[in-house]
Amino acid sequence: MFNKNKPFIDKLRSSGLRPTMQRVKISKFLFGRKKTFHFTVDDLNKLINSKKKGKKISLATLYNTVHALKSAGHLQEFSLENNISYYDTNVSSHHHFYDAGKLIDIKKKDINFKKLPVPPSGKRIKNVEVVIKLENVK
Amino acid sequence: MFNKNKPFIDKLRSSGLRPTMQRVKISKFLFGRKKTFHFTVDDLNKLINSKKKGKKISLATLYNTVHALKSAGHLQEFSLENNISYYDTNVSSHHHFYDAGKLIDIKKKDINFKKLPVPPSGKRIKNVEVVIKLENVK
DNA sequence: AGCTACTTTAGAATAATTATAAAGTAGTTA
DNA sequence: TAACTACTTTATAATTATTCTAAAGTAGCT
Repeated sequence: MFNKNKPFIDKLRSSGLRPTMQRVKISKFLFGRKKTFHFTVDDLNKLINSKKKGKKISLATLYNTVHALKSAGHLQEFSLENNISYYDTNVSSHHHFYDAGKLIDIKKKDINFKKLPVPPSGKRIKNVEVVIKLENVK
Repeated sequence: MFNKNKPFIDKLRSSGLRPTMQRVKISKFLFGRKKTFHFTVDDLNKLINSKKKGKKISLATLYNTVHALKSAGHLQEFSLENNISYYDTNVSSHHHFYDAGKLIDIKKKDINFKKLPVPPSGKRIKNVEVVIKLENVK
């Protein structure tokens, strides 16, 4: 019999994470969508626990799971000017537009450098992150 | 008679900020140096209030003053992966290397783009921030 | 069916930051 | 100079995001 949760269970298992009810539900919510998703733990809490019915997932578990998924390489974390952690389900190298607290992905190929600085000696570039802040025209 | 504090008092006055003892002391500390300075409010607190003698500046005042200086355009704020606000005395457009919690300025001219994405309609680019994360070679 | 290590959870703890409100001070005006 | 008023500083409490703790629950063996 076909199980809708199989891909998420597999994803968790292959990362050494036990597929608990909570983790499967969170994974389905995060990864079972077409477009990449940007969120904070607070967003996730509101979205996952908004339904009147059904058991709620505790905030501690949301933090635990998000951290576990990040460590497993399924989420990318970054921080913007408001000192909150944002997570992105798109873990490939890419960049962002940032406007009024919201993020929009920019494909890596849409930004190219003509010139990059040489890192200090003994160091090398781990990654390059570009954030393009937007404002309203006029 | 020559007053060492005059430039800082002028800087504050010209931004509509009363040159109080605390603000002058903080301004002198931040802006009276050759190289640009990167710090957190916690850093500032430790550095400004480390002397055994002399009156200490309260943490609330450090926050107030840093915010006022930021609003006046004398400091640039940004946030990195640890959800703490960092401030930079270099307010001209430029970029950063980030390594082990420390920042190094990159001159604007040392990064050039061959290609930048088109912003969504109704929006325009306010600024572009590049952070190059470093790691140790080998 | 029972064991054991891993998970979840409520709640306490922590850390950075902001808010409150009383005492102090700069700049003005008389 | 004295008095006034709006702006500042400060100790303290409050808030917010996050992490920690330890007890109860569960997955995956055996």
